[in-house]
Amino acid sequence: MTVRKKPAEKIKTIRPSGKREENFFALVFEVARQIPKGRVTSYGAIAACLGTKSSARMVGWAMNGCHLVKPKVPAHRVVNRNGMLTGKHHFTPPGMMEKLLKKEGIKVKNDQVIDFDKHFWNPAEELGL
DNA sequence: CGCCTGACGAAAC
DNA sequence: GGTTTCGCCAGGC
Repeated sequence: MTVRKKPAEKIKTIRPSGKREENFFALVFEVARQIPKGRVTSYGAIAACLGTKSSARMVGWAMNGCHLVKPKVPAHRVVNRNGMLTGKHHFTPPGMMEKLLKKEGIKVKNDQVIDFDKHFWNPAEELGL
């Protein structure tokens, strides 16, 4: 997919004065929760949606507290740009990530999502940004 | 206060 | 076209 829009303007509404408050985490979790079942997205996509596309690492790093958040965050639906389950080692059982994905209809082979582009869920697009 | 690390991504080789 | 390096930004030590 291609970068068609620049959510920077919308982000400005969410992030007044470009302040990097911990709200960034909340936003990441918020977007991650919006991922529909049977769909997957990438850290970079979420980052781009938030406006910090250059900091995809921050998104992934933010997921470190995904299990600490009250509403469950489907972190298993978030993979890297390559469609690889790089964060599976961070799950309670390492293999639970692909297990959940498979249960939702996502085919996973060797820690990699099959037809990643087909199951890809663009936050910026689906959220109306 | 400075250096290292990290669930990524894109450019360079 | 696969592998390696650099860049990003925030947190931990």
